[in-house]
Amino acid sequence: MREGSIRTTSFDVAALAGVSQSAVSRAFKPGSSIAAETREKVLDAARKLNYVPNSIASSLTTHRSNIVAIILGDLNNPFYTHVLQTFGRELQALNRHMLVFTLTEDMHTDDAIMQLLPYQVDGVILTSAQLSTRMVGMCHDRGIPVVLFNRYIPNTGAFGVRCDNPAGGRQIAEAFLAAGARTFAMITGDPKGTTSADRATGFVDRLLDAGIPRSAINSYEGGSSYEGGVEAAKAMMANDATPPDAIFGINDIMAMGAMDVLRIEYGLRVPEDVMVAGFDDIPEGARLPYRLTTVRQPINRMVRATLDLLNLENPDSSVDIASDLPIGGHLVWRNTIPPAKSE
Amino acid sequence: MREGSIRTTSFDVAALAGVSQSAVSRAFKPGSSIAAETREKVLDAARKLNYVPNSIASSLTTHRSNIVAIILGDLNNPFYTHVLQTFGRELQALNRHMLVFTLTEDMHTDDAIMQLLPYQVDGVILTSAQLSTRMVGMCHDRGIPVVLFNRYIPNTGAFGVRCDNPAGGRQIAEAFLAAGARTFAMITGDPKGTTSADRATGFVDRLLDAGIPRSAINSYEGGSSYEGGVEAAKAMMANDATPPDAIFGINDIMAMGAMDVLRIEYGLRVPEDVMVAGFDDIPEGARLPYRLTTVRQPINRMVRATLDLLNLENPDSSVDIASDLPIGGHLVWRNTIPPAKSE
DNA sequence: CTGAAAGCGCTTACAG
DNA sequence: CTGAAAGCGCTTACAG
Repeated sequence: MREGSIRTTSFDVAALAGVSQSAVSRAFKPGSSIAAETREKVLDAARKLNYVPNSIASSLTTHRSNIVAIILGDLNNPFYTHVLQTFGRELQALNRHMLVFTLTEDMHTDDAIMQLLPYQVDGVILTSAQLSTRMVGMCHDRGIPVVLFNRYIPNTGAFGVRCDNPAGGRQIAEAFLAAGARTFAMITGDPKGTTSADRATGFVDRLLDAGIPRSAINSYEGGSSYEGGVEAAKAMMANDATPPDAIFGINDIMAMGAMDVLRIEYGLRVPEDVMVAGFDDIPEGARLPYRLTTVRQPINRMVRATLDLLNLENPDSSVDIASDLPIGGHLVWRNTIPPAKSE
Repeated sequence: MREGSIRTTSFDVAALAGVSQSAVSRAFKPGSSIAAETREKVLDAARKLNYVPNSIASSLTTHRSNIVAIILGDLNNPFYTHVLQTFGRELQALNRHMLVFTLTEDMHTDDAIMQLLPYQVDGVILTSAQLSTRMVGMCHDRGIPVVLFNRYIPNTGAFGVRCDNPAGGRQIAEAFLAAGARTFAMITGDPKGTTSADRATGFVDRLLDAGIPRSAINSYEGGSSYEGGVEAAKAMMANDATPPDAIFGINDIMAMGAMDVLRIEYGLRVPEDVMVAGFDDIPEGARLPYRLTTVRQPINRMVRATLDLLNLENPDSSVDIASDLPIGGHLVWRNTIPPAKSE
């Protein structure tokens, strides 16, 4: 049985401090016109009463909640755990808070948006695909900016922050070619998203440019998870007993899954028997058993670009469109591609 | 430049539907006394206007936000990613939302609580330690239940949901003993929390009971992370060139870090040269390279117990204290401890 | 700089 | 079942 807690309001504080309720409100708002002395009196009284302003009430008048919604599609990929952590830190610094939605089988992006609309959030960050134009409209009508993270959806009118995925794919292709690879496999991620497709396109285009025949490039779906990477590698080996020279995991976690099966179940050595590369540069891929060569996604810059586009501080001003441009990633050389062959 | 979005309120819907504003409010509240026909009219009008009730406004009157705060101490341990995912799913089912705080260097639990107090959350879930009694008081005064997850703090008056950690530690000790181990190392986690200490205590007690001398049990701090596990294993090897018979990682992620160094840098085989066990049963520990023997934390049951103690549905009723009892975990046999020796 | 008062968008007794 | 009205706890012109 919880006792009926008596709520302390700004009126109680005003009474104790001997000022008006307006003064209490002003005391808690930085930059408002109030005498330093009055503010002190109020703050003292508030301290004595353990008073904390009710942001629900203030949101109602200001139409700002200081809450940003973040919709997470896939926590099975540690990349997004790092993303969440980074957003948490940066939002913290801006004095904003995160309302987090983790998508499940029966809840899609649109449902999540419908659920967050009532909360009058100041913005929404989307790390999952499949957003409908209608939902972008719902947000837009309410003045809620939405920005996609690590993806974009053409013609939705929502910003899409991402790194230069095609360029990254090309860099991996070049590294493989330089190391002498001539046959290839790709393990692809979410077929509905732009990210996997863009990386694959860059990769394949560069290979074709180098004169590699299309028939020397196979592709397997890995569903963006470790387990998917495992299954894709098995499918690949079932398909053809001799592995390709090089495997491009469209993200690190799938590359890691593939490496594990290839080494443990098929006794293959990386990179001696088969080269591997990933994409993202998650810390997990840098660990001892993997030392994965990959393309680093500039998470910090991507997060900051996202926040810029959300334009939290000054919602009525226009936004710097340049933040919507792809950000360059760069190749991180580790041990899963041998150094270039000088022939 | 975002256009000044015109807010649609219940009054607009009422006007269109030709009913009172109260009727609109009732139409959206399940179980309220309203004619089915009236509700339909309202819902139709709402649909036409893309109206969604403003929960900020309703929270102000009802004093319920339907938001639960969850404070995450350590996303470097994947266990907590899984915990977050589980809470997300269960809270979803209860139509509640999560305000997530990720703790950083310069933000501690108490700061996070101070930040969430203004939001009138319906409850707070804490997966980090170091909560002050004063903060529990602040929450209590406001009628906000707080429950600790995977830890407890004696005498704070906050519930602490956890699995039976001492029993888990004992089970690991028994498995090691049965497999013939006679010298031991522990890699411990957060020294300020109860969880690591409880597991260690159960482990050591069981060993001592079996006549193992205290001098045969060494302990290394691993800071609850993969990297910490790596460092602890290195420290162990530096300390004594011959490894112990068995290593107990107080959690899986540290055990995984230790396994990786031991095998890759020291060429040791697991379990032939050194046995290893963890605690938590994170999916990552079940992967091919590890196949880690561990104690499963019953996350689903722990999450449900937490939600029970939060008592979201009926905040004025009393809570089932039994949910505060430790929940049994069980040993998951995999490949890092050989089967019992029959001598 | 300060206070009285209207208003933010709902919910919920109250009366009918 | 329905509507008019007070109230939730703030913010912010407005007047002084």
